[in-house]
Amino acid sequence: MAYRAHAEARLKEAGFRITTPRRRVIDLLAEAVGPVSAYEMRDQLEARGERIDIVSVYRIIGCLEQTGLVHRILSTGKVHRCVIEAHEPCGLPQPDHCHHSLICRTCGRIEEMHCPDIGSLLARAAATLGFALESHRLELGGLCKRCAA
Amino acid sequence: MAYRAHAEARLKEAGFRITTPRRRVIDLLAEAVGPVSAYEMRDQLEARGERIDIVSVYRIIGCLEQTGLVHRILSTGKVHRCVIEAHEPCGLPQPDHCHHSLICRTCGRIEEMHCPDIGSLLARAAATLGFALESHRLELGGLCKRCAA
DNA sequence: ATGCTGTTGAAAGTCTATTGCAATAAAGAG
DNA sequence: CTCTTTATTGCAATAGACTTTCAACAGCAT
Ligand SMILES: [Mn+2]
Ligand SMILES: [Mn+2]
Ligand SMILES: [Zn+2]
Ligand SMILES: [Zn+2]
Repeated sequence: MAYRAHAEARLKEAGFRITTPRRRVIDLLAEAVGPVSAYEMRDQLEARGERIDIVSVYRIIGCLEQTGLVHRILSTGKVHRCVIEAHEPCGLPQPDHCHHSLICRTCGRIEEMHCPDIGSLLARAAATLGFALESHRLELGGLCKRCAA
Repeated sequence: MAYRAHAEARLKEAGFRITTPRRRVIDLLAEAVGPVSAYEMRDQLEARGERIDIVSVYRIIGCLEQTGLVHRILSTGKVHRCVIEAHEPCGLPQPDHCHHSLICRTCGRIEEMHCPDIGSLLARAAATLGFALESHRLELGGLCKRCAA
């Protein structure tokens, strides 16, 4: 697993220990197709026979988020449910993180959109109100390629 | 109150009754400087001596949201807390609702940004992935005018 | 191998939001 | 204006997501 090595290196740098539960969560996120909630992570791990407590999942999520290895997005629907997703750097100028999620209203699938232009456009728009932009979170609703057909 | 008249008219159109609790919530939102959470609404109303149950607040929020009179945004911080805000139409082409919130990381104040260009830009960006955009939610973090000085 | 200290798991506790149901009151009819 | 219908409210109980506390455990540096 290339991602696991990468993640472990960054965790070490940040002073975190490499533990079995952390490795399990990391592996799970690396294999996952889309964002996963804390409880989904626990259930999927337990289904594999890898015991983990929900509390630990939350703490590990926090640690991975601190380290910049994952970030959270809001899941489908208006319900306030937190999901997680493996992070791949976006290459924007300064905003520390960029979160561009396309959420299909039919199939519920979530895909990340790569769109560097938006960062600077938003920064300019915010600047006209005297607001110094540092981060942005963007969630788009609509129909995905498959469901639109 | 101009806003109350407007709100009552739209509620009637939608087949809702005009009740005392609804009037109270509407007035509160009209006077509020920024977004307010359900519990904040209840507490502020009770502080005025206007008794209301938290369940009713939630239901009224839902009804106002249906009618298009208010919309919800994610409050300060990563904590999943739901706040509400009076809605002013954004004039974008099609996306049913546009939510552009600037959240100051220091003072916590939230202001809405009016930025029609972003709607079409996002629609084009999403289209390159075959995604048909219908709605967007945008939350910007940084420093507001006063805190940046 | 040993010890220090970060980390885990289990239980209990918060906080937000929802559901069921009886009592209440808004709106239309007469 | 009074009656009748039915949406709406309030209360209590419940659900769901996440946190706190603390004892037991396990990395990892020496
Ligand atoms: Mn990202
Ligand atoms: Mn809006
Ligand atoms: Zn789809
Ligand atoms: Zn500020």
